Amino acid sequence: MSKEKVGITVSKKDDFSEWYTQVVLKAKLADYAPVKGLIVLRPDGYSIWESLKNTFDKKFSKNGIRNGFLPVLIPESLLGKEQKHFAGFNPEVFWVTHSGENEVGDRLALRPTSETLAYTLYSKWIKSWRDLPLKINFWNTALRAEIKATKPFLRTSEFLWQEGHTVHATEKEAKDEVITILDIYKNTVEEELAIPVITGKKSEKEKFVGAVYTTTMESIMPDGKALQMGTSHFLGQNFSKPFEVKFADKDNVEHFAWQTSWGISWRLIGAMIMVHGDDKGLVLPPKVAPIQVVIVPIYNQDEDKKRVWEKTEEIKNQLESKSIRVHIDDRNELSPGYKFNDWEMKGIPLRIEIGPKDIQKQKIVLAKRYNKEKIDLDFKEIEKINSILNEIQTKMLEIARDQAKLNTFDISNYSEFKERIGKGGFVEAYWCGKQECEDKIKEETGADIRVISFENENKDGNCVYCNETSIEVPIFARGY
RNA sequence: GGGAACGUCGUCUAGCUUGGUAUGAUACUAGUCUGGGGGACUAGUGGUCGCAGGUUCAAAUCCUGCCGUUCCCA
Repeated sequence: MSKEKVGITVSKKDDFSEWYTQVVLKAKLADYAPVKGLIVLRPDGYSIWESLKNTFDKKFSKNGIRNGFLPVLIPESLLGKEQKHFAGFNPEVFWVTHSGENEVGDRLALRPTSETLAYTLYSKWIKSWRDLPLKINFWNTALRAEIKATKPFLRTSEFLWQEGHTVHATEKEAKDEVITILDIYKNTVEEELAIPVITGKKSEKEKFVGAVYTTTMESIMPDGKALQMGTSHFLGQNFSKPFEVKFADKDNVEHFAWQTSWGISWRLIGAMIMVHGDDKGLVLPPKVAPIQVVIVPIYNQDEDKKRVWEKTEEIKNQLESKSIRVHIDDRNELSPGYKFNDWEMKGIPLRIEIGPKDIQKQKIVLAKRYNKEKIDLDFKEIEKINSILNEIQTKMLEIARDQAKLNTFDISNYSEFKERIGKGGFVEAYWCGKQECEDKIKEETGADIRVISFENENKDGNCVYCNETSIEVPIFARGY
C-alpha cells in the first residue's frame, strides 16, 4: 500500500496527462510557483537545460552567432510599431503600469518576444554592409499570459528559451540562415534528446506574426498530439522597414536589410519526458543526463563495507577519467531496493550495483534504464560503459522513430481523416492551399496544419476537404 | 471559447450533510537491528484546515468574494 504512493501512481497509457505531471514533480525537474501558470525549474531540470544550451552555443558559435542580453521591459510604443506583430501578441502581454506608486506614461510590456526591441538597437548599430551579417542570440525568458490550462514545460506563462536575431545584406543569405538554424535545431534535438522531428514550413495561417514565412520542426507525442519543437522565421524586410534597419551597400546606395529570427524553448524538456518516459518515471538520454551512471553500493557487515567502498571509489574514478558523469548513492538510511526505484524514477541511464557477491565474482551488475535490462560486467570491462552509453543513446532514438512512424498516417478520404484525427497522430493529406479548407478542417476536427514537410511539397492529388487540385501535402494533427 | 471538480502537517488523506480549534498513513528527526527491488521496532517533530470577509457564544464545517490547481469538450 504505502509502497505505491512513493512512485508514479498512474500508468502512461491510462492517464497520460496525470502521468506527465507526476513525472515532472516526482523526478524533481520542476515545481509549481505561487503564481498562476508559472513553474520553478529545479537543479535536475535546469541541468538538462544547461546541457542543451551548451550544445546549441557551440553550434551557434561555429556559425558566427554570438550571445547578448536584452532587458525584459519593452515600451508599448515600440511593441506596437509592427501592426500585425502587435495584434498577434497583444492578448497575452503582461503590462507593467506602475513604478512604485507612480503610473508610468508609456505602458511597459514584459517581453513576449524581443523583435521590436532588438531591431530598434540593430538600426542604431548597422550603418554599412561592413556591419553585416549581424547575428546575435539571446538566452532569456519570454512572458505570455496563458488563458488556457497550463502544463509544466509545455504551456506556461513564462518560459526559458533562446531567441536569435540575424540581419543580412541579401535575401538569399537570410533565407539560407533560416535553413541553417533549422538544421542545427533538428540535429541537436535528434542527437541529444533522441527525439525524431519533421522539418518544413508552416501554413500562412500558422506562421509567426510578422514573418514572411516560418519554418518549423514538429514531433508527434505518444498520446497522439503534435508538439512544435522549434521555429526559424524568414522576416524579409517586414521589420527592417518600420524599424529602419538600413545599410549602405558597396555602391553607396542605402538598402533595407533582410532578417531572420528563431527560437527553441524548454518545451524540448517536456517533449523528452513524454517521448521517453515510462511507468517507472523519467528516462533520460545519456547525453543530457545530469548523472549518467549511479553506483549503489550494497553491504552488510563492516568487513564487507570497507571492501565494497574501496571498489566503488575505484570504479567511480575509472569512469570519471573517461569523462562519464558518476554519482555514488551513499545514503546509509535507505535500502538498496528503495534506491533502485528512486534512480529509475529520476531516469538515470545506467545503474551499477556492487556488493560482496560481486567482489567475489569480480563483476558488477549493470542495469539499463531504457529497457530495464540487467547484465553482469567483469571488473576488467568497466571501460565498455562508455560505448554502452552511446548505444543507449542510439537505441532510444531508434525506438522513438519507430513510435513516431506508427503514429503517422497517409489519408486521402475526409471521413477517414476525421476518424483518424479523433484518435490522434500525424495525418498526411493533400491540401489545395486555401485557408478556407484549413479553417474548416480545424473547426470540424480540431486539427491544424502542423508542418508542410520539405519532402512533401508540390505533390499532385486532391484536397482532402474540397477535392480540388492539391498543391501540398501538409501534416495535420491536434497540437499542444 | 464552454463545462466540471478540487484546495486540511512536506505528500496523500478522515472529518464537512447534522458547527464545539483535526484523523490516519507516508515523509522527516534520534536510536537499535537490517541491507541484492520501495525494510523492522521504539521514541519524537510537524497542521490550526488556500486567502479575505460574513453568520454564530463558537467555523475546517454554513454563506459571499477572491486566489490557485486539475480534468473534460470545441
